[in-house]
Amino acid sequence: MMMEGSRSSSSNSCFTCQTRGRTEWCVLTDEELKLLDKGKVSRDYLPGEVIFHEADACQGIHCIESGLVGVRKMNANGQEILLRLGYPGDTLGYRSMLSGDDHNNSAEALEPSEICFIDAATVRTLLTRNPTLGLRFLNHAATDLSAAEDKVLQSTTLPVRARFAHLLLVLKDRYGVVGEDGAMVLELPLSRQDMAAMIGIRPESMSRTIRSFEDDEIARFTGRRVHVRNIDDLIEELELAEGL
Amino acid sequence: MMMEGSRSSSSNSCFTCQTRGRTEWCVLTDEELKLLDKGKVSRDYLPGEVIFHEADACQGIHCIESGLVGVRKMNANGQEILLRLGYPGDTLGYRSMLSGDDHNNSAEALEPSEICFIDAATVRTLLTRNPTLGLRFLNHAATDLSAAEDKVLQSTTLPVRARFAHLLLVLKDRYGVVGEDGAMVLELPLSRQDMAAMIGIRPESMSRTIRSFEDDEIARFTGRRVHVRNIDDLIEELELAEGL
DNA sequence: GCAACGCCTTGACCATAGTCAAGCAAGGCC
DNA sequence: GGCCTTGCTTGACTATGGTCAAGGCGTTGC
Repeated sequence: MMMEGSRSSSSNSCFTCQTRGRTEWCVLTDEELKLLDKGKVSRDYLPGEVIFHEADACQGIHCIESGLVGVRKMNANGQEILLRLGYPGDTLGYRSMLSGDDHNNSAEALEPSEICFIDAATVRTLLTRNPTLGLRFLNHAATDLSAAEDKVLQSTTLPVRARFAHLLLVLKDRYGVVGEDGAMVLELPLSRQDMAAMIGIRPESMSRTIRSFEDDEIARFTGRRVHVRNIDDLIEELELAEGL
Repeated sequence: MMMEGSRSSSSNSCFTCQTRGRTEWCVLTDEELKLLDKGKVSRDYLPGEVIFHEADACQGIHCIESGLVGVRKMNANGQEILLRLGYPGDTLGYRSMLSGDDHNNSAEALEPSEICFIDAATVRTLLTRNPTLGLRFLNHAATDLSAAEDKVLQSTTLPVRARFAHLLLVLKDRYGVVGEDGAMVLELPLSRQDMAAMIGIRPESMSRTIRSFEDDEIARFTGRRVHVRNIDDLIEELELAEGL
């Protein structure tokens, strides 16, 4: 319904792509890169726009050039979790593509994003041409798998406060500014609902958890800005729950 | 009942390995197979024996020839979950091996098992020699990843009864005998504790869940044998929780 | 034989987080 | 301006599942 997008694919080439160094594609030769460049289509997405839906047939993979993407998964009930955030250089949908399944999660732009689509045929050609590419994807999958298994453990063993503390600590690396005294300011790109979905709870519980952090003077939340009095409090919250 | 073990590695060759067709290794050429055969060491494990621990350095990968293996993960608190079961033909520890990390879960024989160890150097050699092997692992990783993400969703959105019903439905494929009338008998290889760990609950809750299934006449549990009155009840239990 | 251990079960209790319902604030639209 | 919608918060209530403590039962070992 919008079409702010449609900057043509010729305007940004894989050769000049800023994020390529961070992607799987960095192992390609010039010739292979030409193939990739020809096969890809770039497109702009506005916040809230969906890149692909769960159960859609997987036609290829997506590569984030700029912006922020949320990878979601929902059950039949309509309950949703936010599995992970996708940043420039990240690849989306490679899992389904590689195992030949339909998409089993959905991707949605959380910020204005520029995303390349590379069709399945091109990916397959490149994979057979350049074996190193497969190993890069293998690495990626291994990392994602490890993260997913951690998440399973966390969500079954840790209480909500600890999971939230952990989330803030993870987001710190990307969005946090830490001061000398251990204080931190976070400028988050996430709504409360999305934070809730990231730790697998409902919005009401998120609200209450935030409030309990404020009551305990661990942090102050104003809009999407978070002031953490002292990072150690978050770490302590985690370790407490882990029984240390 | 023990020390059947220590059959030497020469006695069973990769060439005659019954399970090879089901493994990643089925794509190897004869010459590569010879390499694998020379590099591997086979060993027998008794129930309870640990194949590798979490945080151990990953020296290579393991391949299950026979038996049953549980892949576990625990948090600092000592709480444990059983991530998945490993069957003949399955590969263990490939994730850590491929991303160069230490093991981030542990593997333990649940039944007497025969397991081959293939050292990292051999794996790497084979991976560079035969690119298809990498793609096979990639596929494996993609499958595991999908399963792990499902598990995250389930453990945060489904109540215990539904998770247990789901577990029984999964175990049905391997251990169940289903009759004409929809009744089913399962002969499980798992203790109550392990079933509890598979759905991320404590043993007490497992006990109570079992009892509630018996009270509702969904199933009868005697030791490790389960009689399910009608499979549809399990499916219904699941769908009910998913809001259908 | 008996003691010790591991596994499972049960009871009583409680805390955590989900549900339902209502209300508020901010932004978009006519 | 008024009217929606959407996102967030709050309250009251409930249910689910965790915790703690005790006891049963079967196996193993001395």
